[in-house]
Parts: sequence; C-alpha cells; structure tokens
Amino acid sequence: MEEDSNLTIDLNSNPDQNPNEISGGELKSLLKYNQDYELVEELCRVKSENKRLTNLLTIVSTNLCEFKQMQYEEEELSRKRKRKADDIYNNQNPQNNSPDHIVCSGDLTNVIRSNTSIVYVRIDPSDFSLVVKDGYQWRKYGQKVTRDNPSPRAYYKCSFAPACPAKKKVQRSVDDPSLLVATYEGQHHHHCRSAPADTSAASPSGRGAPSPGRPTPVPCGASDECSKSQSGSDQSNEIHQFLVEKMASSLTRNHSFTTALAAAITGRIFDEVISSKSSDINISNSRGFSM
DNA sequence: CGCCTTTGACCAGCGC
DNA sequence: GCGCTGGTCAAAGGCG
Repeated sequence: MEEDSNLTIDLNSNPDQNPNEISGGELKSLLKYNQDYELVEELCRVKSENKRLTNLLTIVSTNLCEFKQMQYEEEELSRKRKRKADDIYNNQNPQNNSPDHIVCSGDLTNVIRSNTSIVYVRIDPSDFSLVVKDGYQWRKYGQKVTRDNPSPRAYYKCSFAPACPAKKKVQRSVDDPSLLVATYEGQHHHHCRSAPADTSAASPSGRGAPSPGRPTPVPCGASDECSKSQSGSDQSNEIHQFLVEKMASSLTRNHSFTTALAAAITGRIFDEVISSKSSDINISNSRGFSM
C-alpha cells in the first residue's frame, strides 16, 4: 500500500543511523506516529464516507421531489375527473380517492410548483393536531371538513408579517392518518424567522404560539416561498442542507435503513481494520527489514 | 391586554 | 337560479 511505502521511506530517512541502534524513545515515537497516522487516515475515510452519503441523500431527495410532483399532478387530474363522475362511482370505489402515492417514509418532503408547495409530514397517528413544523409563525383563521377527506382542513395565514400573503392549508391524508398534507400558497415578504417549535397549528393545549418578540432563526425551506424570500446561493445551500437533514432524519428513523446502514458501515470498517492490520503487518515487516 | 383558536356565517366559483 | 363546495371573515372566548 501507499502508506506503507511512505512510512518505510520515513523510517529509512536517516541512512547514517544503524537500525539496530534505535532507542526505546524513538521506537515509542514511531509507534505513536503510526497510531496517529491511522487515526487521521480513519478520519479521512469517515469524512469521505459522510460526503458520499450526503451526496446520495441529495440525489434521493431530488428524485423524491420529482416523483411527488408527478404523482401530485396525477392526483389532481384524477380528482377533477372524479368530481365530474357521479357519487355512485365513489360509493362503489371508496378507496379510489385514497392517494396511495402520498405514503412515503419522508418526514418532510415538498413538491415545488409554480406558486404553491405541497409538503408531506409524517406525524404520530395519535396526534390529532394539525402541526407542520416549517419554521414560520402561522395564525389559524379557519377550518373546514372537505368533501374528499373526513378529517378537517385547517387554514393558516402567516402571522409574522401583517401584510404577508403567504398561506397554508393543512389536512390529514385520507389514506394515511399519520401523514399531514400541507399546501403552501403565496410568498413570504420577510425572512424565515420563528421559534424552533412550530406555532402554526391548533395545539391541543390551546395557544401554542410564542411571543413574536423572541423569534429564533431556523433553517427554512419547507416551502418554496421561503427560498424565494431569500436571495443568492446561500439560501439555496441552506435549503439544500435542510432537505438533506430532513431526509437523513427520516431515514435514520427507518429501522431497516439504519440496520442496513449499520451493517454496511460495520462491514466497511471491518474491511478497513483488516486492511489496516494488513498495513501494520507490512509496516512491521518493513521495520523488521529496516532495523 | 394582546394574540391565539374556535366555529358558525358568509361569499364566490362551478356545474346542472 | 339553485345547490354544492372550498375559502374567508369575524365574533366569542381562552390563555399567559
């Protein structure tokens, strides 16, 4: 291996010294150097692996968003057709209104459209509050039970800026009660600022909104209006990072994924250890030859 | 007191 | 014009 040759060169860097006369202090120094070198090498490998996984998550996130957008459009088209059909058809096929495609493992994914965003949020099925954590402050101004969905739909306006036209609708998925579907409309006329915990929805305990006087900046990007409210590549990177973090968060909650990931990492580390041990042997052999 | 949620009423769009 | 549906308004009440 490369490091072996480098180390061998370093070990033989003093041709005037007799290898048989190496002192105990020098030997300890060399061993420590070797250990440090392995740690640095391991750190580099982990960093590289981390970067590779981050890129992978980015790709998965992008593909998921595109997938969601396609299926959302199909769903809208299907619903328009169904509304033109009579109710008999719906009664005979009640599951046809169930958007199976909404079911996903993502904690939060969004589909960016021209001026609206569809956000899917995985929540606790026992949690009946319509809470979507997106970093903005929202004021609920209405609630309706729609025809397509027995669960109520909540209407929110942005409460951070009085003239902010941003709105959102939050409703449970028909097919999956553990999935919230939030539709964002309009653009925020201000930066993304709010408390860490979402204040958007009707919490069971009543008022859940903190004072507007203590907003805390949080990564935004759950909606496209947030990205539009900011400028430059910084926002893009911020949203990118936010999406990656969300994807990572959702994936880490997936037991099968974490198991597979752990197995993969373990296998990789095991390989590296074996490789490292092999290097040690080679290094020892080199030392043996050089001593 | 200020800000919130709740909830019934109201309005607009659409199809028949 | 009527009925249905989604979206919005605004009064009432709660909470810190």
